[in-house]
Amino acid sequence: MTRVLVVEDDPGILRTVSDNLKFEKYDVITAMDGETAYKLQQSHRPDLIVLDLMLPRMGGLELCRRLRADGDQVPILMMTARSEESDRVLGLDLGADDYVTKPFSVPELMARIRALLRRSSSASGLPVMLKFGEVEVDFRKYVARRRGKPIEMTRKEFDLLRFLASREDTVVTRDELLNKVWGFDSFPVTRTVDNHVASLRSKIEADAARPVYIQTVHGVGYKFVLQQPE
Amino acid sequence: MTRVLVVEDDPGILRTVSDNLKFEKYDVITAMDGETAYKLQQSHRPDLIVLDLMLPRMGGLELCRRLRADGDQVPILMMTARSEESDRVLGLDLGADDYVTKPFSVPELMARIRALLRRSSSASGLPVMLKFGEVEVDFRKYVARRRGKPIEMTRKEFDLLRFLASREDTVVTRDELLNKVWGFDSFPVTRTVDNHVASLRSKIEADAARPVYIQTVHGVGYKFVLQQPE
DNA sequence: CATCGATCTTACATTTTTATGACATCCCCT
DNA sequence: AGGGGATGTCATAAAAATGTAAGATCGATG
Repeated sequence: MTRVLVVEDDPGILRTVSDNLKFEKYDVITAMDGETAYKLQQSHRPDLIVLDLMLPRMGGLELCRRLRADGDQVPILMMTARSEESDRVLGLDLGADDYVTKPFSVPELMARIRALLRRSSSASGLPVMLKFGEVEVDFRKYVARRRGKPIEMTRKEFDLLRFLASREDTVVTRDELLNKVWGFDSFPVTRTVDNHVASLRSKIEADAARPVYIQTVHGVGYKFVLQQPE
Repeated sequence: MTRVLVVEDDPGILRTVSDNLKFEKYDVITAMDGETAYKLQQSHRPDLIVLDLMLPRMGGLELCRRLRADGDQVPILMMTARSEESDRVLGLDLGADDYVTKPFSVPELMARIRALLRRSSSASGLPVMLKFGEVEVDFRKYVARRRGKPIEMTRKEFDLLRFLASREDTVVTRDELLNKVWGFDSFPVTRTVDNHVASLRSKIEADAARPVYIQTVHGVGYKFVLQQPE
């Protein structure tokens, strides 16, 4: 079920939006200030955030900035008043994906939400299948093979590989990996990531000492590369 | 399209500046006095204001003060004559973001405008990508190339280059670099900066002994220059 | 409640990066 | 032109980050 986080301090609008979302069979969670929203985002990992820009505690723009700084790619739909035009522009720069202007029509809001979800699930979502070198991975069946021969991989290794692959070519920090792959409630040491990377490498790389697909970027993190630069 | 408001009472300079901005694909609007500028600001909401300090009707300083009093955060670039140094200082106090001294070079003006827009639009002001000469740097991938050939750069070098580039055309002191690139809690000797600059130069400059992009400003610090003055 | 596999932690080895100081060179001022 | 401070260059020591392996812990399962 698709989960949507609605962040809005006006109880009336909050009610309207969430009722309509529930009617459309979304799983709705709500927050009335930025701090709470940030925590809910970490703990419940919604598929989309509907965000009012004017909020107590932590403003919408700040929340937006913070999520993107974490490397969080969750689609964000801003709700702004007509007078907050400059905030809207700034919001888009800070990584929001779309906006509606208050007062908005409910059908319009729903249409935009559908559009954003469609965009995110296909374009920036996690891969379902992955091929590189002699290795082939199916993330739905949790099956991996090298030259047709099955590779024993653990759940965490699948998740880790999948997330790294979804960010192909860009460096991901250990902290971000802990957030995204491990989740909110368990906080292992960052060195744990290194160990999982090591064991993943031993399974998918031809030579684990000279990794080709999962590269270390010293001082920053790891990155998955498919296409080798000539 | 990025909109720039140019406020200048000298028709010659006004013409020069706006023509160059238009050539760079900015949407340009102009005013020749402070009153008009203030109204245009309200009605057209430009992304940046280029402001001459000496103006009829309402002076540049007064305009500056009034905008900030309105809570307007639009970036303001002042143009001042060399003799108006006290005004320049006052202008920065009143909320202007940067200045150029008349007579100024057009590339310098353009560089500062770019830098200001970048700083105001993206949260951190740090560039995500950089191209100069034969070198291309991607700060998300942590990859640098010269004519397509990878350059091995350390994290500090990436960070240093990135920060210098974010302040394009303006001199940055060693102390500021230590603060911003190294962090406020660790304090190596300022000479350490020189060493990192040197090694960065050896990697990105065609001739490290005659640096073009990272220039030394004797007795002050370093500055990154993208556009070479003709 | 014992067992097994997965996961996490810790410790140690190795690699890479960073900081420092000595010396050479340059620049600006007189 | 000469002197003093600032900067460039280089080698090396120190620190930090990463790789690796072994053991501890957790949790599901029979």
